[in-house]
Amino acid sequence: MKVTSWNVNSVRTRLEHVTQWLEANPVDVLCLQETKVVDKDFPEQAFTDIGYHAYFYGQKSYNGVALISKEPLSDVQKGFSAVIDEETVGDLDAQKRVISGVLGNVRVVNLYVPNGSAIGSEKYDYKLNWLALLKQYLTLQLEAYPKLNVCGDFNIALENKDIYTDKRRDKHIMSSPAERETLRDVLSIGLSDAFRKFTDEGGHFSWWDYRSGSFARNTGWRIDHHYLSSALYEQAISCTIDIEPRGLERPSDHTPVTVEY
DNA sequence: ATGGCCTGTTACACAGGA
Repeated sequence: MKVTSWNVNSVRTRLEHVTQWLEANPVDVLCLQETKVVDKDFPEQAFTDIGYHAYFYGQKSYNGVALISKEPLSDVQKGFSAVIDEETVGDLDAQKRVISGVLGNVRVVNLYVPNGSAIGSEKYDYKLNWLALLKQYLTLQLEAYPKLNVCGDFNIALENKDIYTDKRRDKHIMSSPAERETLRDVLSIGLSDAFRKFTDEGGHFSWWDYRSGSFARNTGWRIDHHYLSSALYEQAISCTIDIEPRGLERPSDHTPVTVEY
């Protein structure tokens, strides 16, 4: 089974890239982030035309997540409130960042973790609070499904080797100590980085800033991840980053990451 | 140090991204 995570930075703008990539790289589930479209305008037909099912949870202009699958998914859940009571969730479902579905005996959770803007900002606090709720959410998901694949754009690089430079890492959004500690606490429920099962060295990235010719200079970050429960981690046979779509004309700033188990 | 660039909106600059 192959599952891919890809922040496409607008599914409508990137539609040809995504469908052409899928036809060249068939996968069981493609998890999209930053679809940036309300559900009634999601380009579902483009995916059904090439033999895929589409499940989406979007909003106007910002955020939005979707699952694209070869076979129908079961028990598709949208938002934290699918498994956590409304009072605990509060306003953390207002932004559409969580969708999940089941294929076989595997639950795939697709996440678009808040960016956080700047250390100490309101959005930064929101990111940390969102991650704290995510821990509760994933704890419940793991109890129900021992085979859990949690993937998406985490907007966090856990190690300095996941970033092109190790300078001033503790002062930067996506690599500050509080973000890293909070994500590590989420993972402590029993999730491991599939990419690091196969690759130890640094210099592998999934996102390059549009500015300053970052892709050409390879000044990137690895912030898109597949975290697997132990039952699935043991089964994993590969985890790879496909940098090819980042070189296309008008690309997303992220590139697909695929795990196979 | 700063801003670089890209997307969607009802825009004719802005917010948000990372």
